[in-house]
Amino acid sequence: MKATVPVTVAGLKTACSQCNLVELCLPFGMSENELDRLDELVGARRKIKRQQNLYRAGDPFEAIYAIRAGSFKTDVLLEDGREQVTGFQMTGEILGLDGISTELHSCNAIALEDSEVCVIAYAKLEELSREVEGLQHQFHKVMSREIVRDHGVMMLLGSMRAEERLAAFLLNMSQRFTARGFSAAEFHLRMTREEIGSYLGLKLETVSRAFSRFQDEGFVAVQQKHIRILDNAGLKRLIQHQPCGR
Amino acid sequence: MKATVPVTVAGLKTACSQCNLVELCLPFGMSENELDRLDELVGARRKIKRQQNLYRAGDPFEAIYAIRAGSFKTDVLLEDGREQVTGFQMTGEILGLDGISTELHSCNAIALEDSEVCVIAYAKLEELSREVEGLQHQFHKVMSREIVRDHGVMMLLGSMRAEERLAAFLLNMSQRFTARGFSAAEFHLRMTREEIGSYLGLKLETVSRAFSRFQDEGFVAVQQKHIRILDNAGLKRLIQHQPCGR
DNA sequence: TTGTGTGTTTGATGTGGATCAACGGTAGCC
DNA sequence: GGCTACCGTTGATCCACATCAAACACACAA
Repeated sequence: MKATVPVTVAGLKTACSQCNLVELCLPFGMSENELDRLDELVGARRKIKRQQNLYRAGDPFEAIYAIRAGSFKTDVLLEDGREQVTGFQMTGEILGLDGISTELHSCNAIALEDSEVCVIAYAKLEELSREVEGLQHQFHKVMSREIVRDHGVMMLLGSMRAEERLAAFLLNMSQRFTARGFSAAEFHLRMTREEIGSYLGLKLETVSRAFSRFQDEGFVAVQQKHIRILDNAGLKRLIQHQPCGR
Repeated sequence: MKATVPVTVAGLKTACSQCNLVELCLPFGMSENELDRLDELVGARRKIKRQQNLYRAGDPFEAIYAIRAGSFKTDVLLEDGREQVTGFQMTGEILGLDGISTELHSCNAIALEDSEVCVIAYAKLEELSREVEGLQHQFHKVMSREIVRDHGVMMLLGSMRAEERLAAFLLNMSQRFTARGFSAAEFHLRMTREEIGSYLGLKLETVSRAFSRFQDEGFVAVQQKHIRILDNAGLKRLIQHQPCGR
């Protein structure tokens, strides 16, 4: 079927209740009892090597995926080859929600590094969330959060200038690394300048120049993919009070 | 509380089962029996005058809304006043999904004309969708469809040129009017050039010029807000094979 | 009717970011 | 450990769209 690494039928029956990602993932806020029921839901794990697809646009939709390790990008391709990266996903985040509407995936999900996901059969998820109120509620929140995030990206793309977009991107990454217990000030980007550019509606040269400019201004120290934020407040200031572009 | 027209406690107990918008709205694809149960869900209708808010960013989230008549825009505001229109909604479409994630609305919903919505209490919706499988499934599809739509807008904003964006916008409007039984070729836009521009990440002058250019090329006949599409295929061609901008 | 305000069109000019090009760094791979 | 893609940086130039400006169309109210 697919040239990806086969499913690992995880022997561990305690998928979620023992996972250290609970407070970032679908089970967030659920009670002990509810959590136990969740374990029946997560059937298997799947490893995805760097650059491989978790799913492709057009694939039949059967499951959503919780990222257990690693990170991904999602993108949409136009017939003429243009790529729009629609998001970067980190541990605990959910992939595949786009597939529910037509029962076909509408975008590609590609691993940015060797990664692992928990496979959540969608039919089972609907079934269980009819019984487990906390699961239903959390699942709805996850979908809604994705919609709100998308609106933020529209704001970026439609109303912000190149440097504002990159500043917003860096602050967002920093905040998500923090939530995962990593340093807010120092992190490693897994995506290329081109992928950042595609996400932000910019060319890679523009991204690179903006990084250089931030470095000159003392906002960040950049060494390839390694980022150190030196002036968080300065970046925040950049986003507002700009004379604006379009 | 709010300076909007008060809730009309609709005497009609048959909200959805008799509504002619079923196949465009939340109840789509539900069985007769399921539909009857839906009627308990839609408690009231609310009229919103042109330019008034259905809800504002920051308002507590209690309900989602199905548009019964009229149309809306949703937007996000930056502190410095910049506006990003995140969508235009027509009859049968659902508003308010952004509020589920934080229990506060994250955008503004404003009527583009005098409109009416069905108020769907969210707590009741969750309750009922635990019992009515078809409702649960449809609701998830509606949310997922919104996510897919948002990805399409990102594609527009991030990867397409001004004229491609407007062409895609017009084709999208045409298709949605068709689904509502109106002419695919001739329709009336309820939003201003500035609102279209904000949605498409363009200035109103650029939108106006693109309209003029489309008219010169014979793709459409434009008279203010009244649009007649003369060459659907031509517009479609515009979207692909473009040398591209950014 | 005329006035007033809001929305639209069109022209002239400016500029942010794209494009083209060349070089430098680094990491994956034999 | 050295070769070779790929990735990132920087400079020069270009162009699509923004900005500024002015006139025009239409809606509504007095």
